[in-house]
Amino acid sequence: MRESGESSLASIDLLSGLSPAERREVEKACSWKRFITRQQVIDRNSQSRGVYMIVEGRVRVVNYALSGREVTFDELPEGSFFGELAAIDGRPRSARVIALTNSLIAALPGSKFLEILENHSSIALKVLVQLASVVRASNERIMDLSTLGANNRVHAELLRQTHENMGGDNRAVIKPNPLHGDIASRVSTTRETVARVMNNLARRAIVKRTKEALIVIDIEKLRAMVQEVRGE
Amino acid sequence: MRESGESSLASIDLLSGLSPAERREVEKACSWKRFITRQQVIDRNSQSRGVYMIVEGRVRVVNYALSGREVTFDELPEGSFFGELAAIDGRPRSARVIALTNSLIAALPGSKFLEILENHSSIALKVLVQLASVVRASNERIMDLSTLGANNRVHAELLRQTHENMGGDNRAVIKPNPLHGDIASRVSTTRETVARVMNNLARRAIVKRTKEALIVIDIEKLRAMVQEVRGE
DNA sequence: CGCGGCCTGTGATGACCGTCACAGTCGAAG
DNA sequence: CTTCGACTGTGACGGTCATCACAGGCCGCG
Repeated sequence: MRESGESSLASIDLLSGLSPAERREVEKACSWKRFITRQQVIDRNSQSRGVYMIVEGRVRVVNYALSGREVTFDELPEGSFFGELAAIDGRPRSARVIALTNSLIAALPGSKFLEILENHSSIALKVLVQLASVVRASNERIMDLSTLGANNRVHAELLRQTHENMGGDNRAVIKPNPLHGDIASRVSTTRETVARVMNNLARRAIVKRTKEALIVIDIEKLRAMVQEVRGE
Repeated sequence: MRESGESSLASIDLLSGLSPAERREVEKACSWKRFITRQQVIDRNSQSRGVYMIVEGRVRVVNYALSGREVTFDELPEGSFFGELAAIDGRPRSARVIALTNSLIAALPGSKFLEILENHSSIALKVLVQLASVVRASNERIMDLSTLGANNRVHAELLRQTHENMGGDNRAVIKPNPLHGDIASRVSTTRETVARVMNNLARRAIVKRTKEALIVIDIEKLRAMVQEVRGE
């Protein structure tokens, strides 16, 4: 745990190209805020333009339909940034962002952010790379939603989580145990469907559930289940 | 129709910040290619890195599941560019691009593109704005797929096309008559469903079909049909 | 003119899965 | 140790829509 009250952007990858002096200048330009779990950082449709950097903590990017249905877009770890869309194009916030844990977040005014982009092409490139990766992820998600059924989307999501926690062999440990509701919101289905799929996988000995973690025993078989429908 | 064989990038908005000399340099760096209708410009997963600029014509960005199901991501008009993702992050092409009409396209090598970004922050900003707009569109599409039924997605798509062809009043003309299959591929449903929805709208006097165009008579009613489910 | 290709229209059928309703488990907090 | 809240498990039910199968309409071309 980092010293509370510290206000260093040293851990923000986006700014790693800056000299210490420049970084200190940015640190001063930021307003620093603490958020508690579940607290909202950005509201969808609001008009602010700041770019936020996560010094401590973790956030989730979501959207809600009036039906109440929640759609999770992404989760961002310590060291990352968000809120760049509004800063870049000046349009309203495209999603809601809430803190998943108690967090310390630095807010850089949009104008300052643009100024930095203008003067540091290496940082502009980092933002470009980040946006490119968001676009690629979105495209994959659109393909999943368009071509896979709900159960296969759960499989696909499990595979993704698997990739992040891989050991080279045919198994992976996902820790801590993911909440069914969270998975559901990431792949646009219901908690119940996720529960049924997980049970099915457990019965077929493709995953194993312990109290602390979810273990994917047979990644290959899981992959096969997705591909047989998705193709390619 | 532009003079065939002309090789000017004057109409490419992306490059409008360049001096005439600089633009001429870029023109020389490009390889110029003509494509006929339906011809493929980029193949998904290929390793090229070039950025393409549409001097004449129109292209469609698509992806196919092995099931044969086609998913349309976007259509790009004359003067726009595409292929920037691979140039920026060096990963394989994320989608297939095919010419919708006979087209003249300039291909700028990825390295040259990056060099331009580095030296012209105004152009880098344009690319950022473009990517931001793609991200916003993708988010909207993901929300549609997650919260709307197939028929409502057709309604929503009609509304979008409506916005592009608006007269200030409560009607809009979409010309030429859109193909049902194309709409289906843009909102991830089937040709048959689109046909049923269109008939329904016609019967309810919300749209009118003529031989040359589709006329949306009552935009407000259409909007209401989408919102009653989507909320907000 | 008639043929073939492309597009649209429409019914029948059934799978998938969202929704509702509850029961069961586990852990934390009083 | 009980109570409460958050999470998971599971059955029943029904709506939505993808799929299949075909019937037309329209147009350009031989």
